[in-house]
Amino acid sequence: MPARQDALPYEQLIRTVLASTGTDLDAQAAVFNLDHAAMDVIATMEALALRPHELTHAGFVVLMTLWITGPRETRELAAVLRVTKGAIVGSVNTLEKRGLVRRLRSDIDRRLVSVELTDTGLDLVMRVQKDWHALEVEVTRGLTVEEQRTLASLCRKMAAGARALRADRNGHIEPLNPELFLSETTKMPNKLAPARARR
Amino acid sequence: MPARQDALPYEQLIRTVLASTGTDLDAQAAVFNLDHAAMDVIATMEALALRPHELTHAGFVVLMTLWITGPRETRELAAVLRVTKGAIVGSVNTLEKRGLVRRLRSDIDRRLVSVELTDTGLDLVMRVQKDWHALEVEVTRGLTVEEQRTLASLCRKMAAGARALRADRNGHIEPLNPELFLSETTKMPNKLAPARARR
DNA sequence: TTGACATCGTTTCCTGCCAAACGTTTAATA
DNA sequence: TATTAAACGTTTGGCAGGAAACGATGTCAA
Repeated sequence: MPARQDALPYEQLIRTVLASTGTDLDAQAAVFNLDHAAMDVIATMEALALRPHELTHAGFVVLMTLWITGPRETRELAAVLRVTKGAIVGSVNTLEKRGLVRRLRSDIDRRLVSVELTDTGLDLVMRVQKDWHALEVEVTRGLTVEEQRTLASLCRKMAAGARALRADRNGHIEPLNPELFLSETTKMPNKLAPARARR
Repeated sequence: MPARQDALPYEQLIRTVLASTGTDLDAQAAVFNLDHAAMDVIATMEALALRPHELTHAGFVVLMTLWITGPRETRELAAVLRVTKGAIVGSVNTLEKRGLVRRLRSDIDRRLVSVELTDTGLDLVMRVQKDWHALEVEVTRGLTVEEQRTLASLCRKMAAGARALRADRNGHIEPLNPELFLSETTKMPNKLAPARARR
């Protein structure tokens, strides 16, 4: 597999400069290209698939998550999408004004707000996903199926490396495991993380 | 190479839902994981390596570009970093207030503003790059060198796919090829894109 | 039962980014 | 030479995200 032959001039220049600083060029190239490729791909797909529907990427991923997993609470959306609760509130506000999602205050625990798709929202997200997926296919056209699977697998390893790094440096467990919620079919407020004796 | 065995529960749920909609799950997984991995990696590295230096990722990439390529004009920075000129102005303003970069109005073409590192900026970016690179090594620790090279190569293919898609849909050439500038050692204002007969 | 504490969603402030519009400067045309 | 078009950097307005603080609600131990 060719490694450096396909590097663009900018990247080659980086390699030249950093080579004299004791840099691990393979690690550097992995992170650099991962970042740049994601920027390029997402920005392009957002412009071509989402803008015609007057949706931002932030709004789209919220709608997609609600479609895939069903109604979710604010904290769950924040954990799954890896942003803060405040960001979710902003996105949900925008989507709610357009009538795409609906807020539901829990009767069991009145602190909780559940967000769910409206019929309009479900209709929209299914149509937008078709456009989005058409671009997913086009943008990966240069890769064989085997390469696509390899890329996905290596990206998962990188993400796992980042998670391990956070856990290591922060010295504590992730505040909320985003994967935890998604196996739950029904809500169990305040039972997901039973309180323990403190102090 | 395992492809789907390492997918996390959230992704597996996506696959289940989308399988009934005629989705190319390999293309979907490639884009999905590329996006999520980049978010995870960059956010983690930014928090651990940049925040201690009171730098944002946006500011850091500007400093890095100026270090690697030498002084650059606003339009060049925008093209290389794939953001708008306005975004560059904002980042440069912030960096200028801290005395890390300096603006230079061209005498040849007074529309042009060149941005260059100050001594303080050069000193900072070299120190920050060490911290940044240490995390690049750590975050890629889970991959063999061969896997790192494969990942970089596949990411380049994805980025190329995105560029081809933009060129295809927009029906026109990229307004400014970011790679063009980097082989230029000296500035040639207004000679890069000679005007043509109009109307 | 009550008081201390935890957690929820929300709000506010700040920063970064994009898109559009603007004034200035340069280049091309008549 | 005068006019017109194009390209430059900047400004403005709006959206999205992070961090911190808030009130409301739930939990636990004394």
